[in-house]
Amino acid sequence: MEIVGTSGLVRNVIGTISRHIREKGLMPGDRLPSEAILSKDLNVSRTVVREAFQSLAAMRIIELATGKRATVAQIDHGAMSLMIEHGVHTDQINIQQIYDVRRTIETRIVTLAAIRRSDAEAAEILALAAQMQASVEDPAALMEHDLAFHSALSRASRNPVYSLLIGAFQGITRQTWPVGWKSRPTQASRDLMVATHVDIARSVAASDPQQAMAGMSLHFDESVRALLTAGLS
Amino acid sequence: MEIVGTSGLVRNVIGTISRHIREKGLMPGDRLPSEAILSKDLNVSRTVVREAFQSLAAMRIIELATGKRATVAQIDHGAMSLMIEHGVHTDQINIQQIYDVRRTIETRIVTLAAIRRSDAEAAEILALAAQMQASVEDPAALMEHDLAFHSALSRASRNPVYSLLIGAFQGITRQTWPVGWKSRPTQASRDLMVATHVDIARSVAASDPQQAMAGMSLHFDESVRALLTAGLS
DNA sequence: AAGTAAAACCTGTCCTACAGGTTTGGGGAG
DNA sequence: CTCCCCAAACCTGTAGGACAGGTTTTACTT
Repeated sequence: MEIVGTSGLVRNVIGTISRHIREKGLMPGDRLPSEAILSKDLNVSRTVVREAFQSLAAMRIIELATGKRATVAQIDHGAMSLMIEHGVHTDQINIQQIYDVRRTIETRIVTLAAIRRSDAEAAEILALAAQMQASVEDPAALMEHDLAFHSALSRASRNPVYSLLIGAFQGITRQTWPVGWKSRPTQASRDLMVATHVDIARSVAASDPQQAMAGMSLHFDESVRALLTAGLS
Repeated sequence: MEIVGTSGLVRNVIGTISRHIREKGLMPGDRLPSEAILSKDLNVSRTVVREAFQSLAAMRIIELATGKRATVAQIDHGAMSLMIEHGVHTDQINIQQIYDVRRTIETRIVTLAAIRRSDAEAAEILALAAQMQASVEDPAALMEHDLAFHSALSRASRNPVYSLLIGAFQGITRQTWPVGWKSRPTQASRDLMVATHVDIARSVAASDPQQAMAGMSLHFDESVRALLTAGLS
């Protein structure tokens, strides 16, 4: 397994622990050896083991809690979100690029969701679109429902990698969403944005992948235009 | 710089340092305060600062080196690669799901690459396809050229997020590639696989996005079929 | 056999120490 | 006055000890 970014001993220990998880076939929730035991087995100080543990916890590969032993973690987009935000804040990634990626994967997501969604998921997606309509006057609430809408779609796609990626973009989206909203100043443009979401929800509920994808394309056409209008490079 | 609370110290310090980078507008290469200074300013021990630094380094948000101060890092797929591998090894993600995502983004990448590639990039991509042809008898070399080929395409797309994602899948691809190769036992099937790459390279070099995308679709149709044949769920 | 209290174990945080590696500033040579 | 080199100051990597809580296991009591 490839090792990331720390130096010397800590790097090695991170690798050893990762390998340990893989070779022992540990599953999420399973407990890892204690810091003291690892420190003894690997002939390094507890300091080094702790720094390795913290690194793995930062990547959400393990989970730490006081008094308890470290456990194998479930995948989580938290770390990815931070990484993307860092890329944007340091001008290595711009918002247009994020939107191109989102458009690409979300048109696929909505196609899969229309095919695979359960009835419960269809209901949830419809409900979230309705909530967006209801909160068109409250940008903060609208944004949260918007994010939840796209997140629910990704779950309905039944591919956790899509959920992971959508989650990873959520952090930076939350920071730029208001910009897009401000560039939709008229009631008509705002209603259109919400209506587009309702259309997508209906298409997914109707199990019509074609139309769902078309709706999502429209949504992104409109969003990207809004961002360009706002001058967001 | 503010003083942090009394619980979850490391988490808080990670947040504070991230915020510091953002608010000061630090760019890759810029130096962060020393551990001693941070420890003093935030009223925590150096231990805590170090664990926070290691966490940020694991996510490739900062870079550490002995004797030198920590610096802001360039985005890098190392951490993402580890996270994806972890998801696969713990049965939270399967290979088919990875391939669906790769297909989705790589068909977009190849379209952009055909439009945006520089002449140098076109030459590099053609060269890598040629190298694949030349090493059709040497699986290890072939795999590396294959990975480099897709990586070069992502760079030619001029969207660093695509490069990041392709890089993130590289680790797990490296581990499963041999499975796909074994399920192409005949000379004809192997030649076809390599020929597909050459076709894609030519289409990109010819600035023909349509055909490049078609070629990439074909490539993934064939790859997914190969994996299914091998029984990889 | 079940419940409970103590013991053993474990993590979070702080501190000190020291071996190297790096940056800086000052002094000397030209 | 400028440039180079070296020593001092600074910085990180690793080890080890200490102790306050939180958690799990053990063993005893009922």
